[in-house]
Amino acid sequence: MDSRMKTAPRAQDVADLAQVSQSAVSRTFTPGASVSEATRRKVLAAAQKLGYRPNALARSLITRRSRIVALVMSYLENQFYPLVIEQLSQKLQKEGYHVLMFIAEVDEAADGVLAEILQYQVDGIVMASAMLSSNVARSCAAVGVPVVQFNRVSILGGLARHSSSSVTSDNYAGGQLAARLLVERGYRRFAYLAGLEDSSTSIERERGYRAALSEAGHELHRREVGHYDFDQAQAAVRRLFSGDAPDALFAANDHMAIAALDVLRQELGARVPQDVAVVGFDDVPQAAWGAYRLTTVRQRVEPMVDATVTLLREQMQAELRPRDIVVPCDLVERATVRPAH
Amino acid sequence: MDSRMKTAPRAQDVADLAQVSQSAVSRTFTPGASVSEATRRKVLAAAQKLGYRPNALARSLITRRSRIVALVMSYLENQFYPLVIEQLSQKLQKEGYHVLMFIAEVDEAADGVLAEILQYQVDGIVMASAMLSSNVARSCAAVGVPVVQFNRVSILGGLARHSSSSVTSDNYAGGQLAARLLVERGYRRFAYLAGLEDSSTSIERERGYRAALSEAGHELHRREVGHYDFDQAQAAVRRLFSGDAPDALFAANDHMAIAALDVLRQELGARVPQDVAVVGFDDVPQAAWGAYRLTTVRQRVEPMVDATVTLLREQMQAELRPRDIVVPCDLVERATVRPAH
DNA sequence: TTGAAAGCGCTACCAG
DNA sequence: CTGGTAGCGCTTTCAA
Repeated sequence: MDSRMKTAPRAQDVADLAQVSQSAVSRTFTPGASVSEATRRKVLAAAQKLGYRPNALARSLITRRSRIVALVMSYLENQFYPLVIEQLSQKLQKEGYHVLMFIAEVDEAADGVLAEILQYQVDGIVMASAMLSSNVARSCAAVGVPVVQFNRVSILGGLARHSSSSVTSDNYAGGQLAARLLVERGYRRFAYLAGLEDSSTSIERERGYRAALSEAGHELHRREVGHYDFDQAQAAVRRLFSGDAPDALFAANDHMAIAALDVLRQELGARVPQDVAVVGFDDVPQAAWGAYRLTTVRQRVEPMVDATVTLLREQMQAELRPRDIVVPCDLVERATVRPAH
Repeated sequence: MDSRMKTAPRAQDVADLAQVSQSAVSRTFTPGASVSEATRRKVLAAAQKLGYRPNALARSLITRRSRIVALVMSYLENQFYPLVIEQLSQKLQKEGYHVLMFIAEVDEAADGVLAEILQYQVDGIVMASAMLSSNVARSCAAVGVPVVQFNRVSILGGLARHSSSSVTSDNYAGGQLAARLLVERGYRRFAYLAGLEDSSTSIERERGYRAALSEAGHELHRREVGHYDFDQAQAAVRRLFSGDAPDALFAANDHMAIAALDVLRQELGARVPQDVAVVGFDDVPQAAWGAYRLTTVRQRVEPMVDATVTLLREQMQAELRPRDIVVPCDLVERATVRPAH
């Protein structure tokens, strides 16, 4: 076994060994190029022998396509996002793309991350992080890099609105589902545990919740903000249930709903769902765990990821205009809301 | 606002505008290169105006360093791995590297993934997946790409052993910790819930567990395999507790320990920790959740990630020899093992 | 310190 | 179908 190795073999090395031109080697590794079967075999044999792999970077330099998609995320503690990483990576891999990960602190300057992303000549960007200033979308549009916002839409109008696509659940309808279920099951004092005040998901879920409540002749009794964080959500729940306590809680995501369940049961001694109901949003795997059995509004990861890949492809290949896709969500009933009758 | 844009500005465009040579532009963006302050300012001003960003791909072509590290993972459902992605990405970003994600199905052919990885001229590879044949480590060594195995060591001897580094917890010691705790607290019929039969983590944890049991004059009462999967772990627990049931269970990770708790409490009506003890491994965030309060052996993600970055750097920059780093783990006592006395 | 020139490994365009 | 040639955007000699 030869353990010395200076540089990886190049197309020219393969060409020399196979007694063909370097162009022939290139064609052999370019799907759809015209090479005779004989040449192709010679090249493949030589390539195999040398352990040749085309240099994707050199290829990208000339094709102007890196086949790299940037994925920008922040807090992975919410299990929803790892599922997204997993599925998105896999689906893009199948289409010959690869995912370059960027973790952005929630409060991090978006522009720094963006600069790094653009240096790598990515073909597209998926933003699943809470960041994204108007600058970001605009900068990307300016260099012609498609952006898909995942699970969030821009809160800006005009410019940013039209420079990037988005994939979201029907958060408004999801909020309505939660409200209607709680009303129907006889709860009367409704609380909302918000995520981040400026996140579109939390805002839309709350709007739908309030609208359906109001349609049924009810109103929001109390609300607090949990910042999509476990500890902060628990603190918010303590505030929510001090004094004039609600009997139904809709949390902006499962992560916070689970945090709430722990406080309600273990600190406040409340019985769920008899004394108080809890509804979450996402349907992460943990929501199904035996100790929680959380009733929740499901976001379907797979169609959302499919939509993301579709939007990316549209804009990377066909240069279609950005658009927004809304994926329906549905109710998963478990054990944190009392059954009918 | 000009919405037309053909190609991103190149160094030559900046040079033209700044009235300097293209070389000067390159030097301005190369840390440590010699440029006069006057030139530097002119270049930066022009670059700013044009929105110029150096093309990382072109740079990599010549420097032969892509500053990309491949991260190979499989099942992200175990919350331990998302934490690794998050921390590793962040730490590498701080050192100017970026993470290219590869999701490998457990049963996927390793060589296909590897080929894709190598095309991107990555500077290093972190393997946190269960895959990795002997071929993989060897292929990487052959092209001079450093490999760090995260949370697993090669089960092979010789060749593969010396062609890649590894970072692991002290799994053997962790298994001992679990056994000693259980023995000390008066449990007597010990069971082990294995992960995958051929995973080094599960094997080492079991070895340590058995060794400490045996030192204390006990032996393993029963064992089953849960394949690190929630449902399979639950099925295994049902088998484990049918017939001559154990009174203490050590699971190869928290994910399975939590699955076990659900079955024990809700299906079998067992009281934990009075009737039966459960100890996990990892200390994922969910282990601390109020409904579980799992006693577990903690793997410290941060030192493990730090060690990974160190090993990567050693081999990428200094071409040092591969080596193995073992990170100590410790016991986190919560509520699934009865207290002393 | 600076600019000119030579390529990094590859694809894409030629003419044959 | 094939081989030669130009050049993607950049870093890095080398002389000046």
